[in-house]
Amino acid sequence: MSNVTISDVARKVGVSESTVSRCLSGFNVRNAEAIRKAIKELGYRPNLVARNLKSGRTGLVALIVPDITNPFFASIVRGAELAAGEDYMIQLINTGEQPEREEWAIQRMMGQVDGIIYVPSQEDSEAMTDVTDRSIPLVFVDRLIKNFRNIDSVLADNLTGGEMATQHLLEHGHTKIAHISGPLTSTPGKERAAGFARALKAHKIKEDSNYFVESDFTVLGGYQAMMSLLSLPTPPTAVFVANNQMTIGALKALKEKAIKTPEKMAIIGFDDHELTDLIDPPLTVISRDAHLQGAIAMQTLLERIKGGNQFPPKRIKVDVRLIVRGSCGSTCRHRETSTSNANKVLSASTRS
Amino acid sequence: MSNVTISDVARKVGVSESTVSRCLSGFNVRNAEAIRKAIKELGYRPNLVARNLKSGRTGLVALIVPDITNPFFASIVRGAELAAGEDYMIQLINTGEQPEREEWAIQRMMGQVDGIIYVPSQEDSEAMTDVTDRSIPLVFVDRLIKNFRNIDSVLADNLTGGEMATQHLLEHGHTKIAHISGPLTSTPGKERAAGFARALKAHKIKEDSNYFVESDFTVLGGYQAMMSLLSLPTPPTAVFVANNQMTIGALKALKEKAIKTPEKMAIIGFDDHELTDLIDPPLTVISRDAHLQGAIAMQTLLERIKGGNQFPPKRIKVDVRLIVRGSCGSTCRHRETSTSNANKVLSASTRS
DNA sequence: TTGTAAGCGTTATCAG
DNA sequence: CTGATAACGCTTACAA
Repeated sequence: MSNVTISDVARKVGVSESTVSRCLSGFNVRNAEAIRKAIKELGYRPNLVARNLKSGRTGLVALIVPDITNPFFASIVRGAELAAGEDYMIQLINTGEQPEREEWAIQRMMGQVDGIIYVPSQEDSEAMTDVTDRSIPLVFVDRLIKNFRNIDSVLADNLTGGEMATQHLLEHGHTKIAHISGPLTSTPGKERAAGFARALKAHKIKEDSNYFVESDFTVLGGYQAMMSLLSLPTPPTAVFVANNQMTIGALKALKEKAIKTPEKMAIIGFDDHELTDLIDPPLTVISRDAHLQGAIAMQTLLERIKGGNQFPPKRIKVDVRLIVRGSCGSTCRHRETSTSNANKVLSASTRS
Repeated sequence: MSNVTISDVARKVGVSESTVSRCLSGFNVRNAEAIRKAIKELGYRPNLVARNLKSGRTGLVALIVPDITNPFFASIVRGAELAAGEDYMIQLINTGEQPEREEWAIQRMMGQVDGIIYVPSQEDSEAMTDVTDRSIPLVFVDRLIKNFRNIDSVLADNLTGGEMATQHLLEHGHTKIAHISGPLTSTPGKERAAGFARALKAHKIKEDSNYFVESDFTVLGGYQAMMSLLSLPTPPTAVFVANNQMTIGALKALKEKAIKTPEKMAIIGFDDHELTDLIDPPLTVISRDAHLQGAIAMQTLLERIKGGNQFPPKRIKVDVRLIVRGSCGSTCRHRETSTSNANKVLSASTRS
């Protein structure tokens, strides 16, 4: 905490506080040189808190995510930070998917930050009533809350993703296909499951409720889900796992039971990782540009902070793509397909 | 930004601002009920910035790390956040290992936060002159800056870690052992390399400069380093890689060249990951409790914020341990060893 | 217990 | 261009 204030500088130079302030803001003042010298000598540093009180902005954006330890969210955060540039700093909060913690975070952030980027755990959360009341800028990333349909969101094309994943397994001749899904109360959990169902339907395969396990997006959850699938009288021959963490758990279960992939069990995950290339066999996944998703979210938030409600709510969906490796079996027609070619272009990913 | 202030509430109830303020602080006031009601109706939320200006504290702690995308740093951050509880929020900054960015971050944080937890990229950085000048609480994690020997730090026992890793390779009969090191200008880079050298020396093996590649802690760096080792006339038969990212790169190189592990090349990494279990073969690593390291750092910082300079600088080292999997060859005497048994106990990990 | 008033450090306004 | 003065929203002596 810097205890030397602007008035110390002013006194030392023999000018008024306003002059020093103006000098700092880049205006032409008479004793500019002397002032700069005094600032250095005294080690003066403007108190940003005071400045913020005056200006009404904090230069802070809250990023509320389930778990920064999940590389996917880490990438979101990184992307958002880069998009923020030097104007806004990131205030990070991990919620551990706990709604109470989310509510607490939202409450605490209001009035402390200029905007919030939020990954809610539940679509029906009530955590945010206050947020819209005070109309503090907010953007949902990756997931959203149902009752707030008029708020900006930057999701992935989960429906297509789930469909592509399942389709990929179907193309390898599987018919006994299971889905380890995330919580159906969450956006990606619900949408990816819907994609799964849609692909099955398109191939006239009727859903077997035994082959649908709703889990919780955690490693342990994925492990348990796979274990329960393996203990079925007739286990599936292929499984689509709805996120990266559960996929790790599922793979651990397969390894523990010494089930050969893809021979005895084909597996496709959602979200990529630097290491998925190196596991045995390399993991086939549906992926997307998390960095980009975070960047778009930040960009949208900043527009909202600047422009207020000048423009209607944005509902952006980032493209997903299939990355074929070894975990679903050998060669396939396509190596890598995407829902569109313009994945890297910010504007091109905007829909609806 | 909440535009309804404490005076709006006061006016509505017909009391003074101070009364409302006191009510908020938990004091007994006459119209407490009416005040609470008015607060709810108006949707009043205290402006924390104003509060901070008065109190001189921000409730913010800056966490300056190279890259949150590296799961190791993510764990550090998570551990720190948990240790902070509800009193302090985390302000996150990624530096990308760029000293200029670190300097900028430090400058910007001062006067905006109550303390800083910092992972500097270089031991000889000048980024922090101002920090000590103003005596804003600071704690180094994982790495430190040389010229600031009287500042708290929470490192890992890198020397022992490097030694254990190398020792482990030696015990498998290797003599042509290489080290892909981090930058020798960074604390862990230097110390792990020192551990490597010490273990070789203890076994009377003289260092071959061809077998020592200084890299940069990145995936690409690790890849290139391994490639260069493989192109040697007589490549090493084992390699100790100094961090997780470079290990991924090194493994990619091995895979690309179809070099069998551990038969043709044994490999041991530094820092564990949920997926290292699943790669082929499972990766043997030196590991430590990053969560704990972050937690200790935060705890130390908070003590410093509260207690000022009541106590001498702490230099804490967290224990490392060897996790034996398959990448260094078959069975070995020990499955898991640690530099001490009390790794989980905060106080027990404190040294010097 | 309550209200009044001063002040946290800065910047914006306004007259000079 | 400059300097006094008034805010920004809140807390806290101080006096009642």
